[in-house]
Amino acid sequence: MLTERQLLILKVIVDEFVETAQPVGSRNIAKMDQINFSPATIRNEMADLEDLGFLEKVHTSSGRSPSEKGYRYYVDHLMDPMKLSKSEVEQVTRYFNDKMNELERVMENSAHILSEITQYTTLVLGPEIFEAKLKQVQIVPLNQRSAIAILVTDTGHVEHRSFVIPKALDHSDIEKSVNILNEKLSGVPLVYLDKMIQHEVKELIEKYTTDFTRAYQLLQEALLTDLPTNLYVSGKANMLKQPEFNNIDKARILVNMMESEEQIAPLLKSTEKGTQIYIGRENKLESMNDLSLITSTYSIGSDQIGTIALLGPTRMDYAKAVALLQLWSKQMSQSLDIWFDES
Amino acid sequence: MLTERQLLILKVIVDEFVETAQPVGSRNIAKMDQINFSPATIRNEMADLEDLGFLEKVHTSSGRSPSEKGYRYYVDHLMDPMKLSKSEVEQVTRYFNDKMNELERVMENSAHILSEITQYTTLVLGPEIFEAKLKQVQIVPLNQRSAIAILVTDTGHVEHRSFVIPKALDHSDIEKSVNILNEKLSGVPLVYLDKMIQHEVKELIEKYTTDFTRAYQLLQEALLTDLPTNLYVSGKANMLKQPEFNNIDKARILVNMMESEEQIAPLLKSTEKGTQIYIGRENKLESMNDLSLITSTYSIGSDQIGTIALLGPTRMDYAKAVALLQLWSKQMSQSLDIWFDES
DNA sequence: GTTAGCACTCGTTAGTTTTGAGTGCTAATA
DNA sequence: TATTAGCACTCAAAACTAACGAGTGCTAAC
Repeated sequence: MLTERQLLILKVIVDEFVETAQPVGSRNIAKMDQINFSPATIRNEMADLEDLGFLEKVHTSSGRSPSEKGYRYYVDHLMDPMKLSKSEVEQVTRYFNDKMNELERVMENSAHILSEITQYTTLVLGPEIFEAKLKQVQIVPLNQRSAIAILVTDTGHVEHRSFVIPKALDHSDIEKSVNILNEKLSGVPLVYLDKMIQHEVKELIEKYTTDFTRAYQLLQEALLTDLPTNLYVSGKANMLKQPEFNNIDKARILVNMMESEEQIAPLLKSTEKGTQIYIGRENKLESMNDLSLITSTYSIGSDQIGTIALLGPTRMDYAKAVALLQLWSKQMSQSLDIWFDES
Repeated sequence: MLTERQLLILKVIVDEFVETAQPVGSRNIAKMDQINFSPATIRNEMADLEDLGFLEKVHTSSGRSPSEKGYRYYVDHLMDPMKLSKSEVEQVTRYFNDKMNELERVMENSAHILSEITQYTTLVLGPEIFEAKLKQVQIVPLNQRSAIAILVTDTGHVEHRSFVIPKALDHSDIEKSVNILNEKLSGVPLVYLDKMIQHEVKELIEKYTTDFTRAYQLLQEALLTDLPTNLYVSGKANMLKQPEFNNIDKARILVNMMESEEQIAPLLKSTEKGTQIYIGRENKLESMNDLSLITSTYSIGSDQIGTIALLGPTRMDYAKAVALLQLWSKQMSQSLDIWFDES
C-alpha cells in the first residue's frame, strides 16, 4: 500500500519531529543525506500521507507532524531497533551486578536511573503481592496496649500494621494464634489467606483463644485490609522539561495526573505480558491522551510479577524507550531468578 | 514607630493581597468599611510604609503589595488569631478520634487532609527514628540464599532490609546472633546500636559464631545503613493552582524542588520547637525564596519527635495555616501520648 | 492634617504590519 | 509518466502602535 518512498518520508518525519518537537517542512527533509528528491516531490508524498491519516498539519501552511496513526505505524514497522550507548547499558546493568539489595530499593533506584537516562517519567509496579505466598507472621508487642503485626511474603515483601490490643484479648492468646497461623498458613498465597483462616484455622484458634471473633477481626484489620500497591514513580519533573508542557494548563493537568497514583497503578496492572506501547488516545486514561506509555513486564520464572513503564509525550523516542525497558526487564528477571532460586 | 493608621493600612493590604493576589490600590482601600479617610491620605501613608520597607510596588503606577518585612510584621503583630470553621476542626479532629492506625498511615492521611483544607502543600516529618529505641530484631529466611532482617522500634517504626546469606555463615549462627542482639540491645536507642554491638555484644557473638567480622558486617548493612527519613508530602499539585505559578518557569522550579525530598527533609529536621514561620528569603533553601514555610512540632511526652509543615506562596493565609497546624500538632501529641503510654 | 484635583506612568489589550516558513498547484523538464 | 522549478497563497509569530485604565505623586485648597 505505502511505497518505499512514502515509508522513508514517514520515518524521517517521525525521527525529525521526535527530536525537534517542530513540524517538519519539505525543504528540510530534502536537505537530508538519505533524501534525493526535491521538496516538491516530498510535498506531494506528504499530501498523500496526510490523506491516509499518517500525518497532520496544525494549519494550512505549517509543516507536518506524525498523527497517532503515524506513530503507530512507525513503532510497528519503521522504528530502528535502538542501539543503546555503552554508557547507558553500563548504567542499567552495573546496578544489577551489585549485590542484590532489597527488592523495594531496587525498584526505587531503577525508576530513578531510567528517568535520568530518558528524561521521561518512570513507573515501576512491584510484584503483585496478592500472588505472593505468606512466609511468616510476627506480632511484636510495643507496650500493654499496642502491638505491631508484621507479615513477610516469599517474595521478600514486608507489610506491617500497628493495632491496639483490646482488653478482652490476652497476650498469650495472640501468641498462640500467631503460632497456629504460621504453622498452618505458611506458603499460602495471600489471596487465599482470608478463606484459609475461616475454614482451616478457625477451629484451632477457637480452641486456644477465649474470643475468636475479636481475634479474627483483629487479624483481618492487621493483615488483610488495604494492602497497598507497590508503585514507584520517578522523574515526574522531567516531563515538564518537554516543550509540549510549556502551556501552563497542560502542565497543571499533567502534575495532577501524576499526583494520583491510584489512577496510574491499575493501568500498569492491566498490561499484557511483554512490551506494550500505548500511544495518545490508545491510553485508557483521558488525562494521558497526549502522552504515550510503554510498558514491559518482568517476572520470576514463569509467573508474571511486575511491570515497568516509561511515560512520555506522544513525541517520545520510542526506540530508545523500548530498548531500555527491555534491557531492564531482562536484567531484573534474571536477578530475581537468581535471588529467589529455591535450590 | 508606626501609627495606628499605618498599622491598619498595612493589615488591610496584607489581608487583601493574600485574598486577591493583586497589588492593592488606594481607591480600593478607601472603599472598605473599616476605612474612613480618602485615597489621597492612604497614598501618603502607603508611601511612608514603602519607605519603611513594609510595602513594595512592582512598577511606578501599580498598587502596593506587602514586602517580606511587611509579612513578617503582619505575622508578628497584626494577624488575627484565626477561628477555624467548625467543619475544618471537624475534619482534623474526627480523624484522631478514630481508633489509632499505624503511625505511618496517620501521617500520610494527615498530610492529605491538611493540604485539602488549605490548598497548600503539606509536609509531615515522622518521628526521628534515631532517637527511637530498639524493640526487637527479627530475621526471616526466605530461602537458602536470602533472608530479611526486620527491626522494630518502640515508636512502632518498622525497618526491613533483605540480604544475601554468605555461604560461610550458618543459619544457626544468624539465629544465635539475633537472640543475643535482642537480649542485649532491646531498649537501646538506635544511634547507640553501632557502639553497643562493637563493645558489649562483640564477645558474645564471637563465642557463638564462626566468623564475627562477616556477621557484624552483615548486621551493619542490614540494619544500620541509610535509615530513610519518614517524610510525607501531599498536595504538591495544589501549589500550582496558586496564581504566582502561572509562569511556567516558576512552576518548573517549584515542581523540581518538591521532587527532591532529600532537600526538604533536613529543613524540617532543623526546625525549633513550637510553631515557626519562615517567610520568603528567610528560608534556607534558595528554591524556596518566594515561598513561605510554617512548621509546627509534635511530640511524645517531653521528647520532640516530629514536625508538620505547610508550604505555600509567601502570599499565604498565615493565620489559617498556623491555626490548623497547631490544632493538628496538639491532637497528634495527645494521641501519641495515649498510644505510647507505657502504663 | 486631610483631601480634591490633575498630570503622569506603565502594564494590558487590541489592532496592524511585516516576515518567513511552509504549502498547493501548474507548467516545464527528463 | 514521474519529477521538479516556479510562484501565488496562507498563516503564525513577531514587532509595532494606539487607546485604556488603574494606579501614583504632587500641589493647592479646605
